[in-house]
Amino acid sequence: MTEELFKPRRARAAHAQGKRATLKDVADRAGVGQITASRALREPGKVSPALRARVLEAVEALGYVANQVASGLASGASRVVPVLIPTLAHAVYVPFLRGVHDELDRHGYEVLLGTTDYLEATEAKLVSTLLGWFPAGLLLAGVDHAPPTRLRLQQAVAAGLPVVEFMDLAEAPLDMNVGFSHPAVGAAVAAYFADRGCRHIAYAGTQASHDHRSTRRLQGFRAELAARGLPEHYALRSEEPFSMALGGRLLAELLQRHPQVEAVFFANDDLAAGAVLEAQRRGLRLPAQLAVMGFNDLEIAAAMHPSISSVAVDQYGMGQRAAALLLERLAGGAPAATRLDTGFRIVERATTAGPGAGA
Amino acid sequence: MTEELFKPRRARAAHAQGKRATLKDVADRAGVGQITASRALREPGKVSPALRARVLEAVEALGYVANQVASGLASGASRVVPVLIPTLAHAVYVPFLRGVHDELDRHGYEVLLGTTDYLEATEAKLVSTLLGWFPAGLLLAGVDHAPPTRLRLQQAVAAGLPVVEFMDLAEAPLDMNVGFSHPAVGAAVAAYFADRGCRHIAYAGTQASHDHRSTRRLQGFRAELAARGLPEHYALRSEEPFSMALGGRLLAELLQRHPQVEAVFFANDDLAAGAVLEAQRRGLRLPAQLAVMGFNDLEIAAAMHPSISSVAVDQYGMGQRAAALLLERLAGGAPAATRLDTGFRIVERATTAGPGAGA
DNA sequence: CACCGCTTTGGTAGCGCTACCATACATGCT
DNA sequence: AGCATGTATGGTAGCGCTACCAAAGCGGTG
Repeated sequence: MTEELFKPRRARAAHAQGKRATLKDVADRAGVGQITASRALREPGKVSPALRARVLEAVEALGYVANQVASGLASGASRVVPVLIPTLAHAVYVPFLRGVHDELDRHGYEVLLGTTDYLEATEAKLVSTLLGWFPAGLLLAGVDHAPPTRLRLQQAVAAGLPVVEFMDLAEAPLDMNVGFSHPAVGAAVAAYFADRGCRHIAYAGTQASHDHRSTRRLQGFRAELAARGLPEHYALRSEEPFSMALGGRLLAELLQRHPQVEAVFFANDDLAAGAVLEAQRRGLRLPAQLAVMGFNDLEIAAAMHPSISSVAVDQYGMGQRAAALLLERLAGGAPAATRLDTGFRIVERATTAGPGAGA
Repeated sequence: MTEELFKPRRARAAHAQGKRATLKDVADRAGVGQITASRALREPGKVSPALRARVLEAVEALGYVANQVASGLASGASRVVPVLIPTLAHAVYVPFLRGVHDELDRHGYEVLLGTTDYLEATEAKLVSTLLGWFPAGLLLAGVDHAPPTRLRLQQAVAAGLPVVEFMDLAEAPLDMNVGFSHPAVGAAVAAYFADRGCRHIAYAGTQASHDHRSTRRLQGFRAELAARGLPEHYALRSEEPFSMALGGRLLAELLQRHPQVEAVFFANDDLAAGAVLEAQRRGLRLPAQLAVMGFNDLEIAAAMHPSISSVAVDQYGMGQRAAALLLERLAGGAPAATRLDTGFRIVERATTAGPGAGA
């Protein structure tokens, strides 16, 4: 009659885990308690060498792989870190992701990838779902979040979840923050052009209503021009997503509206590259008649002919630092800094070379 | 004395989940059984509209978010799909990842990112760990796996885990397979050059011992040359990872060893771009004196001056299809095909334009 | 009006692991 | 020797959810 008690009550979801060895199997084979087997794997120092060896032998023999899900449920913590970036369609976020991944991987954490498409609603949904994974931490692109999302994140932070916002600097970060100042970039580029004698300096970008960082660059840009008494109304922003072709169209429209424009700061290198091609079609001499600056310093900026000046940002390093900050917090210590400015650098190339916008 | 029984026995890991509402809270508030609440969320059709509404109201009011970990443990299945690619350092794998992510995201699955760095040992470790997450499926770059890894994967497949190998075609895939034939690419490029009158046709690549796909392209390349009675020994493969600079060095070495070389097929566009710059430094006319073909058709191939011919592969589509195949299987139906050839296309540009390797 | 089969709802056990506590034993001290 | 102290090991409960089964409700049928 005890037979009844021993027969498995249900067939598992017949998944990959079908017949996998459990920790109990390992413990039985090694002739130790289950908890000792668990310790031998997680805290080797607390188990005598003899037992530890037996456990490891059993693990090897049975091909045991820890069930992360059960572990996560029991401990209320996992080794998964979701990373939310706007999109994979743009090369910019990839080095960042790589930096994060390299650093987390080295420490045994997994990266769960999420893309928001610059939409707050998508971000909100992702944050909800991903919090359901008991993540070890959370990495979020940008510092702008819908109020309900922000509230939920604040609660999570208060409960001890390490969160790093990156790509931008916030006045009041949710928790930790690694990035650079977009207004400062805009101001620096405006100053760069102005210092070279340009007077009619324009900004061209995309996804006006969603890309808050581009908006902030434009703000810094305008403020600097205004401070110098230069016209600051040459700005054109499309709602379309970026592409090289769009860069050409933006330049065409800009020149039609404001033929006097001498220099343009594009929201990214793809746009700038498209604009350079359009300028060449129109027979404009670069930078003599038109100076062009991109943003992000992608490979294409250096590869184009003429090569395109751009603003370089250390995306990979930013990713590494963001992950490192998170790891420090997880390791228990308060991190050295909770707000890191990774800066930027104007890379001067052919499309802006020389004083006076060329010539 | 029953007091004892009710006091919580331990403080949870004080993590993000600290005070989060559980399914039981939702059920209590809605005045239904816990299981009914669960069903209302997962199988709405099986619950009466009235109760469903009450449950949803409670979810809303409490800000309930399902605990994915507990759900995964109880059901033996999760909505996570690990994707293993060689590296994020190369732009090639990103569109693939994007295709996968877009498709899976649309269906409510999460992507867990892993990179192998072309190392079988790393792949083995990742496969082990990731299997511990009760993944819904598995996406693996390449069809070459270390024997123990292969064995473990076969067991998982036998147990019902859907696995898709991509980027390459296998004689005997583990399960499903989406990719294109690398030998066919090599042969097609060899034929392309030969048809244009080249006789001394070389191959240049990197990471000789790790990049099996590059090796197979070389094999197809050589076979085609041999079949045409052309010399097939002009091959140079470095162990270094690819970079533009390395492309230049490879070309220099190749020309030193075999000055008669007229055409080179590079293992990727970055190498080709570096080689083009080196050729320009040497004053070689492209393609008259040297024809160059890249691989992957990255943006840089079109942006360079002269523009570089390349072999285009629909990485994004490959990712989408790989994910779609996996989803079909998960949906229960046997997928239409388990082996999909996504093909390739030679994109002719300035570095190979015209007959006779230029004229 | 009793009976059947269907749908809707709930109880319960357990997924595999880890936190907490208890126990056994070795060590060093008075 | 007798006791406190520390170290190594094990038992047990429970993490939050879902699979299985049982029971209740309900309308239709002969």
